[in-house]
Amino acid sequence: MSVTPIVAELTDLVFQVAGRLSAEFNAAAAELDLPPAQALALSTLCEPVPMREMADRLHCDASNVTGIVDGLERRGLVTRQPAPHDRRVKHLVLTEEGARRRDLLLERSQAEAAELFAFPDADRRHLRDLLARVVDARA
Amino acid sequence: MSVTPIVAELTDLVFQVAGRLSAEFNAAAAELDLPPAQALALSTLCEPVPMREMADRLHCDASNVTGIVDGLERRGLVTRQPAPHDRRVKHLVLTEEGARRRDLLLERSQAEAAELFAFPDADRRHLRDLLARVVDARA
DNA sequence: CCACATACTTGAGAACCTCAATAATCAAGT
DNA sequence: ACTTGATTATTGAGGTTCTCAAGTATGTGG
Repeated sequence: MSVTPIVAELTDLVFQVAGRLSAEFNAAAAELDLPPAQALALSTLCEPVPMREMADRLHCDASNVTGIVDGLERRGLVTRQPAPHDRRVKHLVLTEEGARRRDLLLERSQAEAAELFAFPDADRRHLRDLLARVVDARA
Repeated sequence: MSVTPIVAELTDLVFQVAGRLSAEFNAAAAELDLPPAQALALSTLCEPVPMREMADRLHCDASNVTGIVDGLERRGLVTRQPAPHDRRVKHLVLTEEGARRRDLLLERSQAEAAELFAFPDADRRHLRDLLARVVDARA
C-alpha cells in the first residue's frame, strides 16, 4: 500500500519550508502585537473587502471572521463600513495605523523569507515552476 | 526596500502547497474525529516518546502538549507511562486503537498527497533537492 | 547536602474554530 | 406587491489550541 517514499519526502520538505516561513511570519506578527490569524487577515488587506471575501481568503467560516475582525477593530487597525450597494455587507477598511502596521508586517516577514530563498536566481525560477505545477495540477 | 518579486512568489506557492496538504490532512483527521493538533501529534507517534520530545516535534510549549495529550488520552488513543530510568518523564504510548487510527490517518493523507505530486519522477527528485537546499540553507 | 536544571502539570486568559440558529437584506419569480 | 429562497453578518455554546507564569517532583553536579 505504501506511498512512494519520494512523496512522503516532498510532503515533509514542504511542511518544513512552510513551517519556517510561518514561524517567521508569526514572530514578526508577535513583535507587532498581532495574533497569527489577525496578522494573516491584516496582511491580505489593502483595498476595502467584504467580510465574506475575507472568510474566503482565510479559508474559514464566516462566523470566524467576526471574531478576528473584532480583534483588529479593538486594536484600532480596521473599521467596518457599510457597503453602499448592498446593506448586508460590511467592508473592512484599514485605518492609518492599520496600514502602517500592515506594511511593517509585510516588510519584516518578507525580509526573513528572502534569506530562506537566498540562492541563484535560475534555481529559484526552477523551484517556482515546479511548485506552480503542483499548485495547478488540480485547479 | 522591496523584496525581489520571485521571493514573494515562492513564499506564496509554498503556502499554497502546504495549505492544500494540510487541508487534506485535517480533512482526513476530521473524518477520524481528530482535531488538527491531536492528529498531528498522533501522526508523529510510533515508538514511545517523552512529552518533552513531543513538544519539540510540534514546536510548541510543553504545557501545550499536556492539553493535546489529554485529548488523545480521553479518546483512548494513547496512554502516559512512567519512564523507567527517569521518574520525571512520561512516555506517550499508542494504544491498539491509537495505532489503528494513526495508520488510517497516514494512509489517507498520504494518498491525497500522492495525487498532488503526481508528475514525472525526475521532476519530483529535482523539486526535492531544491526544497532540501532551502531547508538546510540555515540548519 | 545544596544549588540548579529539567519534565511535567496547573491555572488564567486570550485566541481560534465549528456548528446551529438568527436577523437583515437581496433577488426572483409569481 | 408578495412570497420564497439565497446570502451577509452576527451570536452563542462548546471545544481546541496557544502563551505565560507558577508550582511540584525529580535528576545532576558541585
